Amino acid sequence: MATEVDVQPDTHEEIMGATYRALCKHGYAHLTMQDIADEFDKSRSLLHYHYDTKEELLLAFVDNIVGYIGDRLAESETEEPLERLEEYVDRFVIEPGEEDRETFALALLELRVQAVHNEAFRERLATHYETNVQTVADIVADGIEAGVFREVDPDATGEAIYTALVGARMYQVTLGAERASRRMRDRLAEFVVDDLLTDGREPADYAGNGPEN
Amino acid sequence: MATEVDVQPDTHEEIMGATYRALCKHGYAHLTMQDIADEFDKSRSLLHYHYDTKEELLLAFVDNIVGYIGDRLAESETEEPLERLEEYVDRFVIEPGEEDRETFALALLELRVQAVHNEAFRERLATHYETNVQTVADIVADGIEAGVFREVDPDATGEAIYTALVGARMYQVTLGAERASRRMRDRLAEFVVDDLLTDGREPADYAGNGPEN
Amino acid sequence: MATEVDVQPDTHEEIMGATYRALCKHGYAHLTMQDIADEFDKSRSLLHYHYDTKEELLLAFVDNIVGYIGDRLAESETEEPLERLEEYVDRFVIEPGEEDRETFALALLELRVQAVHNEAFRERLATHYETNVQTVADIVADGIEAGVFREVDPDATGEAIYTALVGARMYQVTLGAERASRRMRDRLAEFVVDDLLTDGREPADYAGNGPEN
Amino acid sequence: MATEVDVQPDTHEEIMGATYRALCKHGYAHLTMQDIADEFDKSRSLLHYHYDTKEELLLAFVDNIVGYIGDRLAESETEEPLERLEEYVDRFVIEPGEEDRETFALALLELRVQAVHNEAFRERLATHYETNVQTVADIVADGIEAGVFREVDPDATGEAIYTALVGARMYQVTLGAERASRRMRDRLAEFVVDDLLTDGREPADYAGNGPEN
DNA sequence: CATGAATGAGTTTTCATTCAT
DNA sequence: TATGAATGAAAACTCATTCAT
Repeated sequence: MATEVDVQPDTHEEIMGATYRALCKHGYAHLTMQDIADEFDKSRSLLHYHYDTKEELLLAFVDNIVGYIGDRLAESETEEPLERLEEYVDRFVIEPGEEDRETFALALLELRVQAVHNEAFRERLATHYETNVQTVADIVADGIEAGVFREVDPDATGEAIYTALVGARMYQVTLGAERASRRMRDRLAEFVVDDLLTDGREPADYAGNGPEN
Repeated sequence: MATEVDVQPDTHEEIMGATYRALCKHGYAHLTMQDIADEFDKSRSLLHYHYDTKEELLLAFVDNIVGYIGDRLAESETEEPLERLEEYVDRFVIEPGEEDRETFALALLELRVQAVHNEAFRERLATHYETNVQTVADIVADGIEAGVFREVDPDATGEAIYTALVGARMYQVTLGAERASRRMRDRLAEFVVDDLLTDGREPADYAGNGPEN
Repeated sequence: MATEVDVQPDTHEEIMGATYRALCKHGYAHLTMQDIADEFDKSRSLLHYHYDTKEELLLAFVDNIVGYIGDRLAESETEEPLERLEEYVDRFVIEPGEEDRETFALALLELRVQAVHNEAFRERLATHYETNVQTVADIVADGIEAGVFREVDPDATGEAIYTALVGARMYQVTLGAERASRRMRDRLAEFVVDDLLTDGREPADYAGNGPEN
Repeated sequence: MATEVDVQPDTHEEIMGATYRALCKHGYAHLTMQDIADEFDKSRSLLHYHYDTKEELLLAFVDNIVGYIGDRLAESETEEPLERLEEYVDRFVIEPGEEDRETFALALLELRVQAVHNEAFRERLATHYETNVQTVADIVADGIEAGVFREVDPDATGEAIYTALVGARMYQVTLGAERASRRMRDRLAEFVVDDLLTDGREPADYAGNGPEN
């Protein structure tokens, strides 16, 4: 009966947090309502009071996590295309010791794989993917318009940058390929960013920290 | 009692095939022994006769799938670094309609995500990852040595090429991003291969079909 | 704490109405407090405020429904035994389209079956049964005394008439035996009423509508 | 997966027996799979091995009980219409102390009430009802043809006899109306059988015992 | 009075695994 | 090998009831 919108913000957030922790701890395949309840300070029944089924709860969780990232995507400290591109790419880097960010990336990855078998998940995550691609594409398009970047296909380039980053990060979080995300950042700088620059302008030195895409 | 080595080759292969089909159909998270038995022409009990536990069966399956790909990785029709690189990259492209290859890529992806929570999976898939990275790195190194490619870090470049391809393919198979793998191939040609070439030598026109990495 | 006598008449009636609708819609076996609350314009908690337990609420409902019928049983427009008997029998007939009356008969039937497993229900419904049997028995006794009916056992005859009617009605409401109650009315006229009449007096033509026994 | 036909006769019968005992003990409304398992010498899981759902098990039970009665309906020791009618009616009588037969009648009654809310039950029980009505109607028709009974509507008369008996028996088993079924037998003899007989032939003295309808 | 939140016991169902044959 | 039967633990989900407000 109760749907996510009826849930009190606090309780809703608490459940989302518990779900997040349980998902990271047990993995999607072995995640049970009990696991979530164990991370929650209320009873298991209450989860069913707020969400009729496990599926519904997890769907709310996908909405939550996708929304969380989306909110941070737009944030930027500069208008400069090159800087914005570097900032975007940099946010994907997960350094050793940043376990929370690695965990977050993993949760998202687990959901993405489930999306294959879950239409509702797929719909939401496809939007998330498109938003990311578009974000990079917009930066590239802006750069071209500003004469900073050479003329490339902004959409195709944006997609390549985004999926390459996700691919590297996947190896880092699933197989423990240490610093793979940072190495991809460097490779993008070497092969893509450098190539995009029409003149000899030097890429800035940077170190960022932002949303986990 | 019985361990995988005791399994008759034929039965073993049949079970591996059934596991593959069941995994693709139901997804790792919802995969049951019954699902596997349903794709097998024998009973569920027989699965337990051959493999003591579900975990053991799935582990044998990871070995099987990783071995299958490994066997094909070495195959190549040429010695030429540029051609070998193009051939490698090209093997990742999954065109619309190649459902079997998409399905295979998905199965591998599901296992990769499980690897986070399963040490034995992780070990085997990490080797698979390293083999792939090394394969590309070797091609790049050969190219540098042959003077065809400019001097780059072969390992870092190999890893970037491989993970970028996997990242693009992931979006194609999970979220239905049509032709994402082909677009990544083209972006790699545009940004990486082109950049690697020291002279104005033209990349060959190619269309390959190979192992699913 | 709160017992049925504390309940405000209006609220009590509203709850009884909601219980009735919920019972008819879901059946006793699947009836939940939530089902009743759904037919009520107030919350589920309020039901527990008025009735400590579900059992108590349903017991009040049995009282309510039995009392409702009892109130109507005495009503009659005539003193004439034959007419009163015909009127009584006629009130059991449920014609096609009289869904409300069919529904009511079903609710009563559901409660009667539960009575086997519930002493309190049984007590109340047994009284209801006895009242009905007595009502017919009185009519028959009056008829005998008035010389309109031949000498039969009033109690046994009253019980037979009543239970036969209920039996026929049961098939109509449970298995959809259309017009079974009317056919029973006609059979009672043919075999019983006609037989009771000492002389050749014709049974009146009638069509009634009254309480659901 | 498994359907009733696959179940080994013995196990099937054991489960049906356990279901019967549990149903009588707890009533349909409160019947749980655990209750059935408690009457079964095997585990609760086994019930689900044989019947996917509780609903399916109960449906098999309806089939079983209806089939059981049906098998006995045809049995008769005579060809004589009057005797067959008396025998049929007599089989409905449940004497004090015949608790098994009372229990059986109750089980059937419980299922009949559930039929309202369960299409599959309704279908099977409607057939059972029609078979019974037809059985009596055939006896009456035979009697008319043989000149033993006067000309009445065999179907309507058959239905009235059957539903009257069931109605009386319902009061006996639900409200403890002792000997109500026997009294109905006597009333049917007095009002119906006697009336049917064209000449002064005396109804035989009888006392039967047969299937519970 | 009235409600939404919360709970715990219980209910159906699932599923890996074992066992007798 | 091969299977159907059987089991126990755990899973999702239900629901009457209680409680704070």
